[in-house]
Amino acid sequence: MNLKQLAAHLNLSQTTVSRALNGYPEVNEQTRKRVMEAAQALNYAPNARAKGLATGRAMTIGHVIPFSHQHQMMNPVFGDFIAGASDEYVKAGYDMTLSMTGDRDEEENYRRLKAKGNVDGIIVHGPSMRDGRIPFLRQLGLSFVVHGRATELDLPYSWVDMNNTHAFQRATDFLLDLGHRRIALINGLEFMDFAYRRRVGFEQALTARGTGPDPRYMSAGEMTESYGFESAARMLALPDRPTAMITSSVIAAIGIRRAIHAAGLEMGRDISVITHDDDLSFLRNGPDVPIFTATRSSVYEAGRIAATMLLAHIADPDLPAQSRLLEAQLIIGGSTGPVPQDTR
Amino acid sequence: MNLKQLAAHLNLSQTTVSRALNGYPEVNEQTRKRVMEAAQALNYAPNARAKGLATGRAMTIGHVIPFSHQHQMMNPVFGDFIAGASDEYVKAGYDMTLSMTGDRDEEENYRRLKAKGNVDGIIVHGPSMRDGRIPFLRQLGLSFVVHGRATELDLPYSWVDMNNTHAFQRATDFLLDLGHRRIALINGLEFMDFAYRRRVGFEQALTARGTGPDPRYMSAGEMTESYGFESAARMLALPDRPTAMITSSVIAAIGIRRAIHAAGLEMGRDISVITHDDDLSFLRNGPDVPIFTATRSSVYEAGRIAATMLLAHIADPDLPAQSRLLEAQLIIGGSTGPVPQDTR
DNA sequence: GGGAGCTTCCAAAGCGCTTCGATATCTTTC
DNA sequence: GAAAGATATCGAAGCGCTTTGGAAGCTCCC
Repeated sequence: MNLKQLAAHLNLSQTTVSRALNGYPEVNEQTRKRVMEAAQALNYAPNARAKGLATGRAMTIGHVIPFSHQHQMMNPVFGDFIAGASDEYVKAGYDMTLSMTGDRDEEENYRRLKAKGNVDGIIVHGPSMRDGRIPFLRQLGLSFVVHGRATELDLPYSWVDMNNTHAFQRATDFLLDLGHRRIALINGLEFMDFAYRRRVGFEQALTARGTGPDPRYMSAGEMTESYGFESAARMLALPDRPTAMITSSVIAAIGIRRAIHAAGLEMGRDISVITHDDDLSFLRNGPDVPIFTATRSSVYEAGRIAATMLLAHIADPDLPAQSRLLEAQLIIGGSTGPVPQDTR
Repeated sequence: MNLKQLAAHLNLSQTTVSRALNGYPEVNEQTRKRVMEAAQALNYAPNARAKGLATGRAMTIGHVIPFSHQHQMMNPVFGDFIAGASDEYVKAGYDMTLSMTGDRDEEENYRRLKAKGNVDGIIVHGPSMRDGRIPFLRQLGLSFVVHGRATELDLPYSWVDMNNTHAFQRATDFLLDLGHRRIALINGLEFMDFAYRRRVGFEQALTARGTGPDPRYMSAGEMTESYGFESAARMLALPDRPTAMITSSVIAAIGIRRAIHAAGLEMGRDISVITHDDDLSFLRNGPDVPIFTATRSSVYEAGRIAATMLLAHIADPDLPAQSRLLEAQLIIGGSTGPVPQDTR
């Protein structure tokens, strides 16, 4: 069923039917109603490609997600982000396409995406500190919003990010207030912007109290359970082991918890742990009482905000770059406590 | 840059340029080369919408993923599945679109997808035992492949699934061989086909040894960490607590591990645990030595297979329904051991 | 009663591509 | 050397939609 057939069926011209369906004013309300009903009954939906060709708008948003084939690693945050974004797309009548991109030929990927014309805008995931995609996309003239930021770039562009620095500063301060002095940071890969910023927040808090960060208590790696375990195990084996640890994801925190148990210690009593919690749907930090004390910021929500921002930019390309900095909550769970007396 | 401009630039007709680019034989190799180079240099890529309109093929595959807004739950398996599928799509020049669908208006969603014509086929995720989508899609005449199966449906359709029944049967047998008799099943929601089949495998193994399944040792729910924790904690509090537990996901297994520790017991010694492991990239079951004894089947691989199958179906719609049953490996990790003497 | 001003509808062009059918040029064959 | 075949190219139609620029039919008012 296409427009032509529908029009013939209704004894109307394609023009009128099209206008009726798209809400143009110059069509009699009664005919519009008739058209709408017929469309419904005959199960008509305009062909998206034809529509796109005619209007020049694809009505779809692209998500380009970096998938390292080297590490075969898919960021678990991604699913929830997309779920949030999707909610907004659906409301606005947009579709969503995904493309995984290897570490190579990133730019080519974006260029083709634009040339093929099947997206009106894209969301950039997982920016590094000096992410080459951002200047490239600006120059390409494709609307985009970054989930995260690129610290070293001084260009206007739109982004949605959580305040990583502040969150980790607060987390560190919280531990310092509890009397901890030997605080470890088990961070993500630090060429990733979010991880870099978290380290900065961590270091600032320590420095402000006259405690320099100790490299033995710091590690950076891909946020897996075993990474958390190994980093923590190594640090716990030190003669002056840390009394508290901060980490970047719940998954790593779970590994840390395992290492703490394996060392015969108890989390929250012997060793305090704070994690960042992206509030992932399949990895809730406890049902009501949180397991881990955490800095929490919903990545689902970030997805919604980024989508809304991008749609606004597409609607009005002259809009100046927007940004939104989300503050993480510091929620207290069972994984933190005062520094144990004997190790003070 | 469009075809017309490119053709003008080359002093050729659109026809010839189009044919050169699409590998038709009736064009001089020298001109083809010239065209290819110009396209490369001028950064030309055919407009996907126009191409789709002309050919009637969208060159994109749709993934419809059920997102329960009620539970706000996104299946973590999804990311890796898609990464696998995407690998195949890229090779074949296909794009991928995602649509999340609420619990309502599923059918409407598929119908529109078809009517709008922006997919050539779809992958159906998370089938329930009597999934209404399957007969509906068949009748709709849209190519599709199901990730999983619908036990109660007796229709030909294409699917890729792992042998859930057999995997859980083997896992149960393995525990029985170790002397365990009180074995618990901490399963997913059992209207989901995979969970139902796993229960069947579990029960079959028990029955074969003359041990009927005990409802006190069985639970079904959404596979979260806290669900694993609570189910396990409840069972461990029983006067005759289970000596072993089988569960459907690593995330739940982590919760079970926590419950075991909380009860002052040790996993692998006091309580054995086997989990199913989807081999998710961000949730590896230990780097080399697996933490959990597990039935393992890569969902990334399932994605690749499903994609290949769907592409074959699209290429030749007359192909009969295909299917592929993947056997899970049973890998031995540190979470299982012989039944403790005192509880035998 | 006849333009002015609305309202309501339509014909046709155009979006960027593929592809059918035709044409022009060059070889081959008897 | 003309017919036949092979090779390389082109013109134009058509995919299903939107949208511009009318046009037809009304009402209205002097």
